[in-house]
Amino acid sequence: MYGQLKNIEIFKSLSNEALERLAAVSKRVEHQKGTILIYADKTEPYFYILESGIARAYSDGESQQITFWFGQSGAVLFSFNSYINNSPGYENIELLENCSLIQIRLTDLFLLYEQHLEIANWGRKIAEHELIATERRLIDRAFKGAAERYQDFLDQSPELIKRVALKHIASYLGVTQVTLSRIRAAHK
Amino acid sequence: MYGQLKNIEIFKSLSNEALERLAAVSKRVEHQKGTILIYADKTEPYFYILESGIARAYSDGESQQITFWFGQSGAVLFSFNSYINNSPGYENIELLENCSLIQIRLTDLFLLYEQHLEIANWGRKIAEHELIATERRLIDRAFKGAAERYQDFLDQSPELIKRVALKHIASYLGVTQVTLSRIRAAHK
DNA sequence: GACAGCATTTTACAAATGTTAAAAAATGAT
DNA sequence: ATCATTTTTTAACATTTGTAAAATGCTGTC
Repeated sequence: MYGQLKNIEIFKSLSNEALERLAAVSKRVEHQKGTILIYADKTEPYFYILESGIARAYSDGESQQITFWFGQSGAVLFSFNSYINNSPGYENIELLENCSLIQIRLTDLFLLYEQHLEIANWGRKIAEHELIATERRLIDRAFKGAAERYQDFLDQSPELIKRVALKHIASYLGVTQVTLSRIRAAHK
Repeated sequence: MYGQLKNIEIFKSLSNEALERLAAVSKRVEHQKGTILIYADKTEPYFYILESGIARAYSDGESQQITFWFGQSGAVLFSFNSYINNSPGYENIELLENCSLIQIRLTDLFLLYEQHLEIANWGRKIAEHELIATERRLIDRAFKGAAERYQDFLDQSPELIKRVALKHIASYLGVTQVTLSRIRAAHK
């Protein structure tokens, strides 16, 4: 595993020694498009890093399904509530393409956090990185209209537009699919 | 300082030894109501923990000011971008009452993260805690109407309703003050 | 290539929220 | 207490977005 982790962006800041410790508890897994990797109502025992493919996190409402996260190659992928509170959460994670993932058991990861300073700080930075991205989105919702959020999405994630169904992008942007269609129509 | 930190919730999980290391770089400061503790366009060199009083974080837009965070006693208070990326951010933090705060210089805190396993994991948990709260809010925006978000706020932060201007709560909930007034009127 | 099953767009109408301005209520200072 | 200032509510109207349903477009399979 060591040689494989080395090439993944998120591991690049780590020393060889830390990387070896992580490699020892990592396993590569492959799953098909359409797989629900994580279920909202179960405590998920694994932490994943996406090597290839794309995924989305969503919550089920009464009538709709809301996508609130997309992950591409290099993304970390875990159930927030399982990871942080060791309890079931509110997110499902679905693979939108065939995916290759690095899988680490949470109990192994937590043990490393308690043993290894460098890995503990690596884990801290993962949480901080997700935090700032999430806060950024919350603020954008307040300051930017739906059309501008769509344009930003186009600029920042051109890959995703091609590969993800628009209905998922609509809910990610916080509008209905009808509104997104209107925005796209006005755009041309 | 050691004896003072001991009584603050966020420090309670720490060993005496870790607490002493933190106490050695902590300082208590007091500031008056109305003080802007953190400015959006400056890299903020300190990290704070609120001992008493309340504060809000807000961003300035062209015509409005959007409050996106409230902190009460026990809250950690820092500029996300300064803390995480060492660069100016988008948040101002204003004290809404006279406040007593624990102040720690970021350079001191980062040094402890690199030296002390327990403190590094403590920092990780701080980020994770903020992360899950922020994600929760983003999802609530999608699934709940403004009236329900107001009711949740009443239930979860009854203190804040009494002590914070409604215009700030309106923008925190993602509506205009007019809409919040309508919700409150319908409520009775 | 025709068909079935989805995804996307369009249309018409409804509901929610925003905008502006004025009135009422609350707050603070003298 | 009174006055000035600020906050909150109310009103009227405009705009945005949502809902439901039909029309169109796309994809994969036989």
